[in-house]
Amino acid sequence: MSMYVKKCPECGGTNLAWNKEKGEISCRDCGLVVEEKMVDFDQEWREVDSEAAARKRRTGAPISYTQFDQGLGTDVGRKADLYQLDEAGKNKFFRLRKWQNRISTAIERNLKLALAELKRVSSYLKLPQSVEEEGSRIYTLAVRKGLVRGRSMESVVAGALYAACRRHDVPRTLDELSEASNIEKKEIGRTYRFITRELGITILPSNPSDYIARFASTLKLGPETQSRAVEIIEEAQGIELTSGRGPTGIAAAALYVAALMNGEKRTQREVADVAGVTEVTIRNRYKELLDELELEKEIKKSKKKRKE
DNA sequence: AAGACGAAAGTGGTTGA
DNA sequence: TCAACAACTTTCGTCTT
Repeated sequence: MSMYVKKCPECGGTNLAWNKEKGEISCRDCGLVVEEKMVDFDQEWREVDSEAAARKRRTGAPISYTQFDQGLGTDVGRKADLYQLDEAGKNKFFRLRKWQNRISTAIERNLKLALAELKRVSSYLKLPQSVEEEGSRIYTLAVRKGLVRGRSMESVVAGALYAACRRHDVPRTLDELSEASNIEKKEIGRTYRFITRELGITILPSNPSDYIARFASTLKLGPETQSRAVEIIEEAQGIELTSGRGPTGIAAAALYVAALMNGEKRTQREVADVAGVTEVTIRNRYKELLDELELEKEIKKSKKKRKE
């Protein structure tokens, strides 16, 4: 595709692997996901920063962003109206045409604005081109079907992007979308469900493994831990430990266990923050994993190993 | 002192009558 | 349409390292 990286920014190696399914480029030398690595640098401070901000926000007055008003501003509309008035006036034909023009230009204008917003959010999240295009497509369909009425343009954009991510197996959490678009998580979920239902887009529940590379990379966990985590998830799926559970929680727990076993321990809180779940959820999944899979021995083994 | 653990109560979404 | 239900969160006290 159009975007691809030649050198790994981490180790400078050129041994890069392009995983089409996941839309990721990973480096075979250092094991890190190159594209995601770049995301991390951006996101790391942003997430910390915005999480702190989000916490403040919960107790204080919401910070208002001018963007909202900009999106709904009407000053652009006048020009078009004036132009139309000059030439109209004479007969009904022109009136009709004017009316029609207005609608189509309204849609066009909305699209232009919305797609710009979509692009902004998408680049903030460093999403692959293919996902951005899919998002645009979904949004365009939604506008044509008049699904934006009664909803803010931004929330539909966020919903469309969220759906696009899921379809391409490059899932982002609702929290991440929420942070990038300044739309409430609830709202995004709502519009996401609404537009996918209305447009008849079917989306399979996302696979926990799809989150591993990204989470692991922002936690700076090595490739062995990553693949161990994926193995754990697969084992868990084999005995139906995963159905009905939130995929991010499972991914987080698997990663937590894998890190323990590889002597790269991270606290539950660290993992929880990255995955956008609580420690409690990690504990619950973690406990289930320990109960059903035979992981205790391995953990103890690696503990012993560490002491030496 | 920080992390891990688990109980209890609350939230929002899904499901089935 | 509403009530029961499961998953997850929040909060908080206690145990462990």
